[in-house]
Amino acid sequence: MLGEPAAERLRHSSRPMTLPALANAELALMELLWDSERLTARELRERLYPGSTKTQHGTVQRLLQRLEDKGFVSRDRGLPVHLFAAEISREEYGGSRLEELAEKLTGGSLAPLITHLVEEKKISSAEIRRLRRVLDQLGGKERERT
Amino acid sequence: MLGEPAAERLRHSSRPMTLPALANAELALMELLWDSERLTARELRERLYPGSTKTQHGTVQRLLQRLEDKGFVSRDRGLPVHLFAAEISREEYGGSRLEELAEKLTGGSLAPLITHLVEEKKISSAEIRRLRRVLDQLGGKERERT
DNA sequence: CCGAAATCCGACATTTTGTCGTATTGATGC
DNA sequence: GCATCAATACGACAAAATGTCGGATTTCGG
Repeated sequence: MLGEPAAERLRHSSRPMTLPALANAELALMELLWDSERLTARELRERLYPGSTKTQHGTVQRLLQRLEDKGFVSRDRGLPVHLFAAEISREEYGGSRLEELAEKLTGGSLAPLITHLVEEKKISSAEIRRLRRVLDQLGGKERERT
Repeated sequence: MLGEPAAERLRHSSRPMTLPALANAELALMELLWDSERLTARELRERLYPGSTKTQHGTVQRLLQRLEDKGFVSRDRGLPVHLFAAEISREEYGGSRLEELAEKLTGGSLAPLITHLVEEKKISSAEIRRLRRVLDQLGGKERERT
């Protein structure tokens, strides 16, 4: 009944468009796929619902379908029993999440957040070394001036 | 009707317990508070809903109350018109989000995700330099061996 | 005591998730 | 060809989280 609800205007969306966030059950499925390369719905069900009755077959199928719609999972329809595989890697997903976070909060830069974590000692020195190594090896090609 | 739904078992929760994720409208409020130090509900309403009618006053109050419950906002009840201020800083919130992400996805380390972003050129060289500087200055106290 | 403006808070509409259950499809053995 | 069994497709629903209203209540200045 008026112009533009607040939630909308806030949607920092657009641009390269990052991957959508996944909910718990969806992430649980992805976790399994990330570990196993490719699995059948049955295998997924057994891992996801240990003492499973047949009813959760549908649940798993549903989740898989939604993940497929979102582009996170691909299925091989070659056989009657489909084989599912992760289409988006753990790093792609996490990286995307990282980008969106930086985008929304700090103008796209992770530096302010990392700085905070280091200052608050939320990052171990081992992790700091690991990060520095990553930056040196991969991003260090261009000379640092000054 | 059976043991443990999947969504539950998946909850990687626990440990230091990070801050909860905020939704769009809530984040919009925080954004304003992060920029202005302290504001009245009226000021917030005017900024959040430009051509606002009186009805959204309630909306803003509601959002503020929920944020207060979550510990993100504090209110000064001294005056009849309360003054609201962010209790959690932008960096705290973002850092927490970062931690939870790493926790859930990569055993607590951001390195794999940063690596991916660098490899995919999702991080500019300027940002890389910025990050390296952050790590060198703050976390570089201990000698790197080898 | 009145009126204006704020706060408090129940209620709803929507959206997103997680879960079921049923209908349909397909291959297989006989 | 057909019964059978498992898998897939998908509508439906309950629950939870969000965003938004509105009205009841409180408070302050006259």
